[in-house]
Amino acid sequence: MPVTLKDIAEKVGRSVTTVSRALHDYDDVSPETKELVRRVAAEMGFTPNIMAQRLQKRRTDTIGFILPTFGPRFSDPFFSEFLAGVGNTAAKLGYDLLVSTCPPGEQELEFYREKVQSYRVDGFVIVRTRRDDTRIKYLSEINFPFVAFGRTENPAQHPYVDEDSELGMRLLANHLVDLGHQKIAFIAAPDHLMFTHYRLKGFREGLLERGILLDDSMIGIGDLTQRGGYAIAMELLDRPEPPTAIAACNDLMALGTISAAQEHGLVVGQDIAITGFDNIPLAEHCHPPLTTVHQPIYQIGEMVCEMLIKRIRREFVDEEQILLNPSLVIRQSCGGAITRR
Amino acid sequence: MPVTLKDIAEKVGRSVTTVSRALHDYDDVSPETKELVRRVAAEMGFTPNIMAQRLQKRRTDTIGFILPTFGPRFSDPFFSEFLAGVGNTAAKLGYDLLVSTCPPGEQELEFYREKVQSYRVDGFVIVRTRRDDTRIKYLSEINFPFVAFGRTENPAQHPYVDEDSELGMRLLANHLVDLGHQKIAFIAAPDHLMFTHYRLKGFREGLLERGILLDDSMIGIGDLTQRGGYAIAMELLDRPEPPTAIAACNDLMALGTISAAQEHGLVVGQDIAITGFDNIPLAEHCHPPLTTVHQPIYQIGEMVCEMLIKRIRREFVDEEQILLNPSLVIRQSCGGAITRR
DNA sequence: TTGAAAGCGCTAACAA
DNA sequence: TTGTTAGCGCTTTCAA
Repeated sequence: MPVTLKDIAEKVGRSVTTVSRALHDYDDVSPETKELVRRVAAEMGFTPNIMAQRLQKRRTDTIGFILPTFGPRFSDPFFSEFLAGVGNTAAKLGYDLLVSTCPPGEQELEFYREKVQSYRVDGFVIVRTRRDDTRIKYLSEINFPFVAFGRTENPAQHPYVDEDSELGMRLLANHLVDLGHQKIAFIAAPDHLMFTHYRLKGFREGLLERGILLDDSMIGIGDLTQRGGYAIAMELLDRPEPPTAIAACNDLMALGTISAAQEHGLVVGQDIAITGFDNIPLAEHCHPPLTTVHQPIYQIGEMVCEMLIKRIRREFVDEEQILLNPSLVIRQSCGGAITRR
Repeated sequence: MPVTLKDIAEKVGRSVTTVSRALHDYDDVSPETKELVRRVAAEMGFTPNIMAQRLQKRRTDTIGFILPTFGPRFSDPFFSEFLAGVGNTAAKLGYDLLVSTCPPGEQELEFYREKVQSYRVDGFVIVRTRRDDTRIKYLSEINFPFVAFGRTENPAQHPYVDEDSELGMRLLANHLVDLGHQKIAFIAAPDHLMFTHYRLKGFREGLLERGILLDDSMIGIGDLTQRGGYAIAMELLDRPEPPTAIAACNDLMALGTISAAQEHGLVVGQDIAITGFDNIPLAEHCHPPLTTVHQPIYQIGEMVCEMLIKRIRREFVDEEQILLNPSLVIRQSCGGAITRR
């Protein structure tokens, strides 16, 4: 039997209205009444009924986060870290976080639409943006608050936080060439994902800056998992002229690549250079430690969430499109300069 | 401007009640009216206001999941996989999933209490149970629905799904001794976590069954992260008489242990045996692949969620305490039989 | 400084 | 088969 405003009102002999106002510290309530109401409320263990508040206020104080998962064996550390950043910030600012999962595809938009129309959330966090992103298109059209981790190619501007991974990859490509590599492979992911697009682009440009043309046959398309990276790396290394360096467009695939190389009897960082992107915790502790590009995923989660809540509250947001500078993390997996094999 | 029942009612010239009933397919509404109401509702793009429904029904159709995180750099693959299992099942059964994060400690219970009292969720999913678990104690006391992944030592019975990791570890210990190991170390985690407790217990028993006493000085206490496993393994391997086998109580720490061993110039699976627990996706693809005990984390997520929703709905649950049988996954990290080093 | 009344959008008991 | 009425718990005019 939950305690309601009415219960308190009866107890203190005041109206529900007064109790409500006292609890909200309105200044047209006498100090004595306030004091009394508060004490009794505390004694009775009153907590406001959120649903009633929400119905009345017509907002939910909830933000939505729909994980674009594939398959059940889903365990990208990227997501948990990002989720923690978003979740903690949401809680700090008094918002609930509604999480669900939906594979990209037909029904995805239906998921969003349903949450919007039934007043389930006040805004969305979007991750893994795509070059042509229907989620963003839809939310922009209906003018529903959202902030994305990542950019898109949709013409309309939208708020986002992103890392300049094109630059990150360019630096990485430079670095590999500077170490003496010529036969270089790249493990990409489906090109419709914006971040892969940027990373491949940056990598290509980075090589070009050093006079090397990225051979299309040296580009594999992975699925961002370790297993995927492994499979592609195996194929690359089985070729008559295998690469001396493999850059994967995320850490997980780079880890798979390390396994593949080791299975080929190669000493990673010596016989072959391998790099990733993200700098997940694992990257530091694998063997050899992985050269990669750092992304402050937790902080990006915080920023995205904070920006979203500001938009929901129609507060001023000084920067709606934040592009972070990447930083290279050079570890042993790419070794020192190589002498031609 | 959202469409409400009232709007539809006006349009079709019926009362709000009738519209509501038509939409819910009550059988005291004429087929014609039903047909009409439904068509108009669809045309107008009606979606019921969830908050109103929830206020009226006095339930939230939402389940809560509070991640017991430590620190920002939180990326245990365990959680994302479990989350996916819970999330998908919840969605399938028409429930929202409210996720938040809170480090174990003082304020944790406050978190739960607040969500309970303000009617935010209908039930909780609990993970990482502790020997003496205040969350479970609290929820049991107030008789609030929850299902735990893991058991506790609290005297009161509660519903859970768990894997018999004591048995799993016993089998693993047997296996290691059968391979010829004598100097065996164990990397545990804080003993107040129920699962570590079971795993250490099982390991100890498993050795004993083969006539080996687990030396207390050979037990390290880690923090379940890769980095933690690494640090402890380094210390173990630096000793004058290092172990020939190290069992970690989860995969992440085992991965750290592999790194440590490799840094000591040991060939894992040959010079030293290393085992984990969980069988996270990474375990299969590290180098060498990790011997471990499988836990069907995604499926456990599904089961826990399903059981919870049944309890919330007061449906019959045939088994309230499910203990799954573990299965050993033998891979290369523990090698074949060793000859004494 | 306080209270009465209305209403957020929906469901349900009861009456017609 | 349909409508009237009441109410979920809260906030917010407006009047006293």
